[in-house]
Amino acid sequence: MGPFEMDRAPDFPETFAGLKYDSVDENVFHSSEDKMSNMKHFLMEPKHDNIAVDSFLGLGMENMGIGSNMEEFSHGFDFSFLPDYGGLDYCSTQDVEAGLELEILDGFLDEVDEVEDIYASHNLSSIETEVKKKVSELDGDPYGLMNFSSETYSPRISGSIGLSEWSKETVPNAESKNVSSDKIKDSLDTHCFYASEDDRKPLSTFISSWGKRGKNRKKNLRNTACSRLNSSGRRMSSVSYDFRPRKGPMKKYIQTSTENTLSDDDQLTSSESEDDISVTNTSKSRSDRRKHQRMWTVDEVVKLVDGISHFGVGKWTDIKNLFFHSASYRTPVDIRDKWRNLLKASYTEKRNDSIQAEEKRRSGVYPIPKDILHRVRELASLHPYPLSKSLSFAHDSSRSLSISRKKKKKNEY
DNA sequence: CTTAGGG
DNA sequence: CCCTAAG
Repeated sequence: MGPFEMDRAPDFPETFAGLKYDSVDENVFHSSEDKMSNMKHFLMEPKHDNIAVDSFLGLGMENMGIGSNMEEFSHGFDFSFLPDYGGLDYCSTQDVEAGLELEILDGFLDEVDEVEDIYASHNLSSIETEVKKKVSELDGDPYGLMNFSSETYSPRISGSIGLSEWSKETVPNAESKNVSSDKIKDSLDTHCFYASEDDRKPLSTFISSWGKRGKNRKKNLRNTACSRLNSSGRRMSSVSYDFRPRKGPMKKYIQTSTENTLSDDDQLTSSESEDDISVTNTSKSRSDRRKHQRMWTVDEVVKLVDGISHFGVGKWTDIKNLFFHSASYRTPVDIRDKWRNLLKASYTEKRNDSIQAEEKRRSGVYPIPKDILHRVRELASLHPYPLSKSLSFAHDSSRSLSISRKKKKKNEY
């Protein structure tokens, strides 16, 4: 855990407690208690009012003397966590209380994987401003996500709601500010519950995530970076994971502290960097640059289906913005590709069951729930998709050979 | 930049 | 998931 002074981690609660928090509600900080539980309690406190949250989110930050203690504050965090997205996602999928919490939570969790986020956590001042920005962003959510609820996510709405009603719900309104305050608090609670579940994921993870959010959302598409890399040729293997555009702090950090980069790299980028490095060392021509493949969770598939049912096929940017707003790694193209695969899957499943079941058993990938596949098929018939041309023959048995070949090529991205 | 298609 | 072409 070298570079970030793990030994200092235990100091964190004291450090934080040492800050002036006069403006913060008293019962938020149970002054006694031990170490992290103190902090967790602060965030998990179910009864705390919005003042506490606002203070924490930076609205009261300037009163906390953060400026002078900033360095110590950030160093108190434990950066040794690994972006265990799968586990977290599992948790999030279990809690489908409301679509909002899911969305927000997703946002927090997704960007845990963003390496730059970790480095961002070194700069609390920027976080402070960014968090403020984030709060305002939430308040003024252009899509009214705070009020969003689809029939899939909201158990309260048992029946299917019409599109008109749905869009009405998503339209920003005057109450959105009030709602968002509560929602932020709720998401805080929810999120911190997960944080407490796994000690490897310290608060810095989420705090830094907040700081990053809303900065360069749509610009995060890798198109330009990829083409630039093509022209430039190759990259150093030591920074092989840096094929994606990074923020300033990242680059700077690599250059300055070389000795720490290695151990840090292992911790922060986990399988992603590991994969890239191993590949680069051997044959850099192979999958030189390939975004780390994230498995599509059933949750995401549901979101995709919802998005298509609401926007229609082809509006992938809209779908991305609304349903995958928090998932920075799902580009509109990714979403479209997934839909393509879903279509294929829906038809292939309809065609044959035994072969498919076997294949799934072998791949060990959880199958897409049948109801989802049904929805996919419905949408497919509803919205014509060019690919349906090549899928149409899925009904005849004459071209079964070609189909099986395609099935083999199919990857569950 | 966003989509559609093919790799 | 990547890459490219076309609008």
